[in-house]
Amino acid sequence: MVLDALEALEEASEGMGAPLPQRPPQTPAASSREKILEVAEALFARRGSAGTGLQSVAEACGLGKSSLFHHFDSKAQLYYEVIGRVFARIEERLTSAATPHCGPAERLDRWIDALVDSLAEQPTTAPLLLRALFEEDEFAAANLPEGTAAESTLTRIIAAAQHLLAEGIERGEFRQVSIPDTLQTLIGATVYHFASGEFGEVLMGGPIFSAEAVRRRKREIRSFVHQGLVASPPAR
Amino acid sequence: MVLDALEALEEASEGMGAPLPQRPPQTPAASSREKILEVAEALFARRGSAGTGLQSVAEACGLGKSSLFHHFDSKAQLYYEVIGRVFARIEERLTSAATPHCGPAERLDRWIDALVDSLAEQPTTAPLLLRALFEEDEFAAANLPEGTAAESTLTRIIAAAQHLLAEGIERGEFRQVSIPDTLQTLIGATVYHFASGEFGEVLMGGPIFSAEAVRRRKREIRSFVHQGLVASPPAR
DNA sequence: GTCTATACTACGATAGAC
DNA sequence: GTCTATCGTAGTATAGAC
Repeated sequence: MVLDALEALEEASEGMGAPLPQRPPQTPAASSREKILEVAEALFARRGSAGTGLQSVAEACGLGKSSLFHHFDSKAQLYYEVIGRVFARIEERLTSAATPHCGPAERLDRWIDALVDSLAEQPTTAPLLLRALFEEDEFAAANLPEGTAAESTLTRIIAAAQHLLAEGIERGEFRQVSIPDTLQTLIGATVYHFASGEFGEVLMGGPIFSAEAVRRRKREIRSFVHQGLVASPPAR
Repeated sequence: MVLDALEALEEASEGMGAPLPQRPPQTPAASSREKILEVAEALFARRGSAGTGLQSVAEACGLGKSSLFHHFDSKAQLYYEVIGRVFARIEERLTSAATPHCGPAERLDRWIDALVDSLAEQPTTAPLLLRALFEEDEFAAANLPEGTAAESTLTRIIAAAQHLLAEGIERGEFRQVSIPDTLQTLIGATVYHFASGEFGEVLMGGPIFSAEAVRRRKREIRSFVHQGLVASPPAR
């Protein structure tokens, strides 16, 4: 609904109409199983799990509904396999961009860059992550091995970020902020932004996933982390 | 799913078990119509619109499914009426807390406080707002008068915030940030946080909606806006 | 590995009695 | 204003032919 809501706001949005250069998720889908996962990821990201029927998944794959059950036991398993892939992709980016030899402030910059890159890489990532974070479990995650796998990946990601913040505070490079509050703020600044979809594009007055928009987002978050918004910080 | 994911992280969370002092949304529901709206708001916030069946709404009201259609033409209309109420509540808080005589920096502080208050007032507000922002329209909003009403309320809220940021930059009280990026960051820091539900509570190590947690959240966002995270800002 | 056919449940919505 | 009954569709899932 928010589409139209904000279109009233943007009058000077020349760059808006430009089509997003959104390539398919690298490979052209080898096996049927891969194809299903890709299609389901796209649909789950858009409509959510409850809003996506397996029929629509099957149709988008050029398959019959029943064929899905040859590759996945249930909708819940398919869902958690999709989520698990997403979390793994994020973790891979974050760990491969880690720079243990640097100080906390620089490591945080790298962490934000890597997180933004992982969210910007595919437009499905942020919506799926956001949904997984704030939605109630429609299925009980612990009952499926795919669910617990995704959970533990997320746990590692969060724990590493908390550790980074704690170290920065301890060393005096960061202010003495509340670690969980700060983490929530960083998640909001990154995940929400790239999940905001059409609302975000209208608000931004242009594409969210273009290379330029991603660069600007990194820059803005970084400056916000380093200096806040207000120009003259009061005496600390 | 995220419940269990993070329970592995929090060992020192003594305040966690405390039951939230969550009062019902002030009045004890006069008419049936009001009751339906309240119940639907709670369920839509938890499971989303697609994930909530009208049967569950009716059951929670002590009504039969068909009775809902005496008060609302369709599920879509009920949904947008719920959303419209939520948006109106937020706008009311924001406008009644506006202080036109103050400068942009102080007005922004008040705006953040009012937004946080409106999100903390009822735990349903932030999830519903977040869903409305980032989810695709399951129904076309423009086709229903309730949809367009909600849209225009949101448009006014966003436009006012953009104007506030623009004025702050113009007067030199804010740095020369990207207005839409900053707005997205502020939305993420507020709306996402209070929508993060059980994940947020586990991450925070305690309740999100307690008076103390809300105070801390305001303080943290304010300090982030004023000073960022990093202790010694580099020369500007 | 994909298909047709089918089972069963839930969905949104309508009609009409009370 | 609420109910029962019903419609038509779509939901997840299974069985078995090809």
